[in-house]
Amino acid sequence: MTEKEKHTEEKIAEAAREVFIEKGMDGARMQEIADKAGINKSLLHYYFRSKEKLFNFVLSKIMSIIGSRLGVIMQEDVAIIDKVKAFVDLYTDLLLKNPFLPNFIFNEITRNPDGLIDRFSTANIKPGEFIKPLERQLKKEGYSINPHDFVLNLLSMVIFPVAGRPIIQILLFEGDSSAYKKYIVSRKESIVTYVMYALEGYRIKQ
Amino acid sequence: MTEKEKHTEEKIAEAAREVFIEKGMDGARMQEIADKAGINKSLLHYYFRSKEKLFNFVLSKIMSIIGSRLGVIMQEDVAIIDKVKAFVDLYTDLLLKNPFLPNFIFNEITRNPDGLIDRFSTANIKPGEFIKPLERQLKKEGYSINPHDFVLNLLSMVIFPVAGRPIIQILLFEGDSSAYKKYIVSRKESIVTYVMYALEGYRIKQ
DNA sequence: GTCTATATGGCGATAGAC
DNA sequence: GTCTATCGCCATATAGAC
Repeated sequence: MTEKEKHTEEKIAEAAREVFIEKGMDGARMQEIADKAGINKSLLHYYFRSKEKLFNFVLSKIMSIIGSRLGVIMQEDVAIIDKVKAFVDLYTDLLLKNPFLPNFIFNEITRNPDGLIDRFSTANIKPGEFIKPLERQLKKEGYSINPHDFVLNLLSMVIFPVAGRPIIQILLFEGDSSAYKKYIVSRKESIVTYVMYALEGYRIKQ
Repeated sequence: MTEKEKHTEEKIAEAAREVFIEKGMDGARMQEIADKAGINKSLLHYYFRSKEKLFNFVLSKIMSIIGSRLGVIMQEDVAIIDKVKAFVDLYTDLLLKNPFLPNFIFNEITRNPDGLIDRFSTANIKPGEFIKPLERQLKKEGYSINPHDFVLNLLSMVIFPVAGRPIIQILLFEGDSSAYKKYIVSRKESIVTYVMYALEGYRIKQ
């Protein structure tokens, strides 16, 4: 029964995704994944030969989803500040729903960067391909900023405050969870404003 | 011999620091720490009763060092943009020397945030204490920006590009390590410029 | 395909000699 | 304080019945 296979495989993948993201490769336990998927531990090995293979499957899938979303936004034919706005909105929501995600990705990739290039190609992400169109657009709209700076500063301001939630929540909000969340949502606007103001400084005088 | 004790204890702490930062709590092996310290595995347990205690010792010490550096900068009596410059310089260098650091801190704290408040007090960091002076200074210099935004955006832009090195190095520099490093150093200036331009937008018109 | 039972290895921790 | 030897546990992985 291919139907049933598909069902079980998906349940495993979903459970594995949750556990791996929360606990990391080393911290995750096959038993916990099996429990969460409502199946037996040895079935994991039946579907995915080893923990490592299961992990790679999960990580590649996640990166693929994230990458494709980014691609869609960058290719739209709108002003740069509207791309910024779309990006901030989309990723803030994504990160609020998956607070462990950035840490997980960074962590696992940092500790095992060897397979990264393969992962990108598996996930259909072409490094460097989006930077040149961005550079053209910035120039066309009259901003002399280095596109690398532009991209990284934006990514940083969106991702970092969510990735570092526990620290930031205590350091800036005395541990108040709802105050933190409210603030992160408010950043959807304030980041766009901040970027807009910064861009003003880079405007080429005519 | 207290001299010898100190010596061994420090060797252990140093080795543990390196291994924990690189591998994380779960990934680290007591054997590897012992090897790196040039001693026997059971000596680890003689000095620090368990892996967990050793880990806590290491993490608290790291946070203490980082926190105190930040405190010094914030308290200096200079213009806000000069504080930004000092912060960017100091932490860029620190992070280039310890690229695994931010990931390590985020990761371990995210996965076990319970002891964080204790850790801050052990490390002599007083959450929230630096935000009010900063708010006053921003207002005094005529900038109407939310101090939380100001701090977080700065932290983000400094830390994120180093924390996410493997991804960024491939995504933006086609894996070229020296191009990446050169770029990170160049950010010492470009971040300050970016912040300065952004602040201009927040200047209260007189 | 799915289960139970078990093999296999590795790791943290301890005992005990020196 | 430092070592060798070893315990006991737990996690991944496999064998084999159904």
